[in-house]
Amino acid sequence: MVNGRLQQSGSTTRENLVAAAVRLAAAQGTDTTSVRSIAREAGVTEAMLYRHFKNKQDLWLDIYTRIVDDMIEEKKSLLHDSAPIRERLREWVRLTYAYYDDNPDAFTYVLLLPHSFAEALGDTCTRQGHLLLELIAEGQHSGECRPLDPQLALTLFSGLLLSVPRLINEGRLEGPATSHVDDVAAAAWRVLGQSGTS
Amino acid sequence: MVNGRLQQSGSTTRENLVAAAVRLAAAQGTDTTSVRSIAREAGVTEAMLYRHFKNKQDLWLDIYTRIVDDMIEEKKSLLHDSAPIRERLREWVRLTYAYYDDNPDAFTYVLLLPHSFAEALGDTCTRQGHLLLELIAEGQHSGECRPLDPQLALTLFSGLLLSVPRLINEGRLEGPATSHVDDVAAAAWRVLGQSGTS
Amino acid sequence: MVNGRLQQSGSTTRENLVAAAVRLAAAQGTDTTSVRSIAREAGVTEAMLYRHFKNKQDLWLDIYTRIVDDMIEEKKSLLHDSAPIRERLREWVRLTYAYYDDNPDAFTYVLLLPHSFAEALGDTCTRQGHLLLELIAEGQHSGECRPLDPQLALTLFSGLLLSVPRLINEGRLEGPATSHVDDVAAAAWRVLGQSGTS
Amino acid sequence: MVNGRLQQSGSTTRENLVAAAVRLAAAQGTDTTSVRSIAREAGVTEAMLYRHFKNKQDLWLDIYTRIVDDMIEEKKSLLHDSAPIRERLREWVRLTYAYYDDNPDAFTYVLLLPHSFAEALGDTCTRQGHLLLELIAEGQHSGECRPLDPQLALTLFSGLLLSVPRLINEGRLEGPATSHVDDVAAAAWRVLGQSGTS
DNA sequence: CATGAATGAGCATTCATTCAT
DNA sequence: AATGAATGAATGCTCATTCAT
Repeated sequence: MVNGRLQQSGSTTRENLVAAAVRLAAAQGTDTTSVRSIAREAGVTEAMLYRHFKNKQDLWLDIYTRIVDDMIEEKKSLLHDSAPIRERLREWVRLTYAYYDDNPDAFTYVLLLPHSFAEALGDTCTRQGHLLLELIAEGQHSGECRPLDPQLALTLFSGLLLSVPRLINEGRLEGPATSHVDDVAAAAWRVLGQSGTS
Repeated sequence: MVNGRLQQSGSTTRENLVAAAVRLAAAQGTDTTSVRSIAREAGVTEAMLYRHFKNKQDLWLDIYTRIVDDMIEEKKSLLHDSAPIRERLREWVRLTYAYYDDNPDAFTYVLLLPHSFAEALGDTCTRQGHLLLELIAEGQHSGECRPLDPQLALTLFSGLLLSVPRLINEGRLEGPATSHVDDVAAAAWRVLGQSGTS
Repeated sequence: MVNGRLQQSGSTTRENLVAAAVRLAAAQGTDTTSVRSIAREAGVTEAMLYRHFKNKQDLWLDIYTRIVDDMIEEKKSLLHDSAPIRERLREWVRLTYAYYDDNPDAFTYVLLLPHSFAEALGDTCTRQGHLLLELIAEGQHSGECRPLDPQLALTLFSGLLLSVPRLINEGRLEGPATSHVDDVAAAAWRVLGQSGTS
Repeated sequence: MVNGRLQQSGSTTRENLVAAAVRLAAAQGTDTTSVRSIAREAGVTEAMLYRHFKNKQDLWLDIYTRIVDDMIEEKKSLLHDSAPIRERLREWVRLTYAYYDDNPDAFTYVLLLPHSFAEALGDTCTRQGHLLLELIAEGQHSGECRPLDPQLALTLFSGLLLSVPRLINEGRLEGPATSHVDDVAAAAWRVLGQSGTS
């Protein structure tokens, strides 16, 4: 089951707050989203927000972490897998886009928006990158991937990967994102794969 | 000479304000940057900002437009050129990264950050994309480029192109950006170019 | 009991704000009275004013409406009464001046000062006039009043009626206003009443 | 010729400023009229206003005084005149309404609006009242007028007199004001005149 | 667990006024 | 005589956060 952790249980106050915050953050960014508006959107008092979260930043951090956990969950298994890298990268694209299609707001909040609280996040914001980096490194060791600077390879892959959701958000490309998996996976492989392996 | 329009002459109050605003916007986004802080950074009174700009949004719009004008200037000539598309795309990458290396703040402000005043921008924010779209279309007509959906091709190219400055900003890749021109241009060509044309 | 609604019970924050606002408005007008000064006069924070009123104009409108309600309350009964018009007009004068003597600030704010938010008031600002107009019309129908243009009759009566509080405010006539009821009522009747009815 | 002093000469800068200020003051009051808007309306710079007037208040005072001078001019002759008081009061009404019809803004500014700078005006603001007071006193001595408290008589007369322009300004009575001279003069005489003298 | 009142600092913007040129 | 740049204080209003109940 996809995105289990986020679509949790009943509508506890906390869940309502998280859902409201993600919705608003995706729409207008975290900085422009006031505590007041989150509480109102969640249908609770502002004071309740402070019972569940230490402060505004704590709310954003908590949400961020939970979404990243959720996103990474299914991708972990791609790391030590017998399938060829090429297929595993394709699967990475597919899982990513599936998540976007299911939770566009959460995806946007975590992966497409800048975070003013970046340094407070620690390595949470690089966890997905790390995983991907290992995957690419594995491909380079096995000779399946072109021997690029790993950081650069990661960057290029991410650039390709995120460009589709970004454009869908801007209304300039039609969704669902999963309908573009093949194109993006192919492009990514041309960039990362050994030349000749079409 | 590059970026003439932005690095203007004397330090008039207006120039100071623009410089300060770009610096702060690149560092923390426009929404979190207060009029107060811009004025302080520019060494002038808040009221002076309002002599030169109608209001805060007008300031951001004005700056945005000027930077886009400046960025596009040199790229226009790439459109109707006899050189092969592949080389012209490479030149696009080079010019883009050169601009970034010269004006990282302006570049970041315009191309890497989301804009809450997007709709007020009108087509200003798509001008560069339009140019690039035409370039790619030209390549597809001539058979040099792979026949992808043009919007998708544009998206992928932009994704690759911007991922490098993004990572440099995050401190995860070493600059200058121009040192990555070859790698990015090559990757882009593998994605956009006809297969077989290494 | 007179003016019950305005001289309410305990000194809640809202009551303090209303009282302070009326005091200041009567003294210097609404436009020159800042939100800051109202809050200070009421002994609360500015932000509290915004918990109780949507904005500055809403404060003035709310107060205005409440005062008009309060003023009109006792005058309604004068409309369908068996007493001769002449006595009822006299009673109108008496009630008006009694209100002024009890709440000079509220009276001044509502009846003697111009309101920059007049159009937002709608018909609230003509309610008292309407009542009076009906009273005069009744007198004209019964033949007790001289057949003047009703609007003009209303105007003249109001002019006479308000001139006394106006002058007391300017310190050029001694109060209490009620001590002038007889004179003003007599004058008004000479203007409105059938000639011959001394 | 009426209102000679105000409709002066050519359009010197000073005249433009005065005209602009009166127009704006009549429309929105002095407090809400900014120096900036006066200058703009007059087509000059703000600094020019400060060359011609010491400060904002000085501007208002100067204008006020000039208008009052202008208004009083023709009324002076009514004081020591052989005509019966009743006719002279009627003429006072006529002159007043003629002034209003010619210079509604100036009239409104001086006679219908409250002035935050009242105490700085000194006796300027009572000059017209003084004149009128003498006229009434004359009528009382000659036995033509009813022996009311002179201040009260003045007040009632002013109340009647100003109520018409006030209502015209509010759009609730049709102008020109001079068309109401007879009605108002008659009403005033009923209030002030000896009973029996219809 | 939940509310609504309360706070103080900050926001974008405009004010009356001055000064160098 | 006239301009346009400059200022510092004030404006109406919103913020994140706390606290008594």
